[in-house]
Amino acid sequence: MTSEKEVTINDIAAKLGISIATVSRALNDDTAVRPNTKKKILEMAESLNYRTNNFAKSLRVKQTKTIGVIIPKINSHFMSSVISGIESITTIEGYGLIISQSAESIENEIRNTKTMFSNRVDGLLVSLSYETANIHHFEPFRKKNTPVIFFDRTFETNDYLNIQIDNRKAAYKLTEHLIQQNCKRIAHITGALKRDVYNERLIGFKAALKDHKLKFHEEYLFSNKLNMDEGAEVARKILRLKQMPDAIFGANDDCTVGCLLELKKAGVKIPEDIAMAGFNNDPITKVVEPNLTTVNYPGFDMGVISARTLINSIKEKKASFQENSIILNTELIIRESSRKT
Amino acid sequence: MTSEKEVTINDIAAKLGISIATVSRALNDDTAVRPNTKKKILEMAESLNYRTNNFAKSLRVKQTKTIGVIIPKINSHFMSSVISGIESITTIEGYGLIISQSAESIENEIRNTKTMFSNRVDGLLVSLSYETANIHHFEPFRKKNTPVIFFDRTFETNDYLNIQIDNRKAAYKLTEHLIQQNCKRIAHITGALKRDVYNERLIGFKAALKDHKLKFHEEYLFSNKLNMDEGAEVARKILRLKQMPDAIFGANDDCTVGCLLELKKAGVKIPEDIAMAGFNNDPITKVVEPNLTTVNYPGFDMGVISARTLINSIKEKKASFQENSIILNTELIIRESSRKT
DNA sequence: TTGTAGGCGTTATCAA
DNA sequence: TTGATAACGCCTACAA
Repeated sequence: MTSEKEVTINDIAAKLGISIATVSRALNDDTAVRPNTKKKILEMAESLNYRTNNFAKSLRVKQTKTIGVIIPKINSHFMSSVISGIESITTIEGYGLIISQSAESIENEIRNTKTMFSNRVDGLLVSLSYETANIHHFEPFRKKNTPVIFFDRTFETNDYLNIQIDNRKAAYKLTEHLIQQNCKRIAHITGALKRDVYNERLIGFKAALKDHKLKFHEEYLFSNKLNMDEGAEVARKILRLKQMPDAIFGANDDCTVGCLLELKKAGVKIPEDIAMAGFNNDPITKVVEPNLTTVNYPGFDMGVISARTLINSIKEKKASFQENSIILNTELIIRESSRKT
Repeated sequence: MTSEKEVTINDIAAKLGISIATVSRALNDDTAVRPNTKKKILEMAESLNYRTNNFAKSLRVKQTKTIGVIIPKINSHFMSSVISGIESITTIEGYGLIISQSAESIENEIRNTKTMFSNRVDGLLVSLSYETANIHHFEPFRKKNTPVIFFDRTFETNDYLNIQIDNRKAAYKLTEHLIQQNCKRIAHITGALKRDVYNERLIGFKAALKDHKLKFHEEYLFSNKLNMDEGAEVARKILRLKQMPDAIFGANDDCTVGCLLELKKAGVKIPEDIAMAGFNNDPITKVVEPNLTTVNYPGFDMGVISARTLINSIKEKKASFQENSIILNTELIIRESSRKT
């Protein structure tokens, strides 16, 4: 079986006995074409089932109408919400989306970056991997004046735009809430400190302790991949401590829930013995018992804003932004896991 | 700031004083070019920071090296696992991915289909929306000999390949398990029956009842969007029944968990009063108390297999498949929510 | 083993 | 308002 012959503007022009130039203009809604002619052309295109060839077009206009997205992994609630938000905008604006996962590895991230570069995406949306320690691999984009935006997992830089939440403030408020519940020995589970998100949360956490004259205990700080299993592992470590903390603030919900379940299994009462709080407001927080106190992180909105900002930048043909970073609002959500009073 | 001049094979050819044909061949690893020449060309390309222009290439070879994916919504655990699986293969094989969401609407699905068509994807991976009642909108692909594969939410057809699980069997086994727990009045929560997945589960459910001489009660069948809120709604309906069921089998985990939590809130004991079971094996099933009995649905594997099969078909340049459908294995996972004995 | 040249489908410049 | 034509960057007969 052979495929159907592809219909081009040449076919339309031939059938109508006019030039391809006019056809092209009509198809692009150029004003300089008589309404009557345009109508005929559009009808013919329709009846011939014509589809514009984006490659020929891209070749000419040097725009690909696609946006690249590089993220650590797609299958977390937060990340898939972001993607969903991004997609909701790109679809409307007529942009395609090329998505790739770094799986938290710098090599993958670099490889993905190269692929995006060869594919000549019009812009790039990136959430950095755990391992990423510098951002040299985005230089080619900057040199070509292609806008790059970091979201969530950002990087301290003046060359690209960062879209994030105020992690420090959110962590501060959350910690303060725990302190107000009379907790004195608060543990923290964190992720890769190379990443601002986690580092800032740690800073906010420490600041709240200090401001309330509480000591930061090194043995109450745990660092891991922030998944459920490692959360359970932290629980086992905590159970072995001579003195257990009376509160735990985990840098994401998955890990915190994993920890919570394991503690419960060992007979620890939440929140009476240990108050707990996570971060993200994943659906899981409303399923676990007790429901988990957390910070609402607006993933979908972040996707929407990232995509919209990037597309604006593409349209204005400049890779630089007025702002250096955009901060989204978060909200502390207090649930039973931390309510002692 | 203006962007750097783009380097092409012409530049390489000029610098080396050879023809672009040779350069092109070297870049494509053609055997008919002297090793020495090839080496020089590759080095020059490297030092010039050359990137092949995929649009010029696509224009010539009529392959885009991109795969389209149309799904209802990305932000469910199952779907993001599938995407993750797809991406893991496409990246290796050098294909880009264009993802779009139908949001369960047929208009969106059709619009997305058209976009994919204009973008001339080399192949299409589709999970149908709730509303989709026919698949005429994929005809253009078939006519152009572009392979289309339906996964999960499939459609009874001979024209395209279906990749799915044996929903009927899985539902049958699950129902049988509930019956073995001595449940006599089993309710079922289902989704859009236009979709094979849900219809087949219902059929399997009914078959198990019949084979065990249990009656199917119309008032024990609930149909909704299968999210948590609607699950809670079902719970409220059930609480109002003169005689409550003694087991509930929900067609997905989200909805079943929503229902379970609401029943618990009303004082219903799970599994003593009502045994419960879901479908998918989302992480949430291991968080809810009691842990939810479910069917393991291998989303990542399904993504991997779908992508691999599609790419093979693309490589063989034929849109037809030997097989009409591929069935993946599932596994019944029994947890406390249904263990009465 | 290498080179010449035509063409893929568009857009854009210039002229009519 | 329309038309002729030259790119855009690449691949691939065909010729050398």
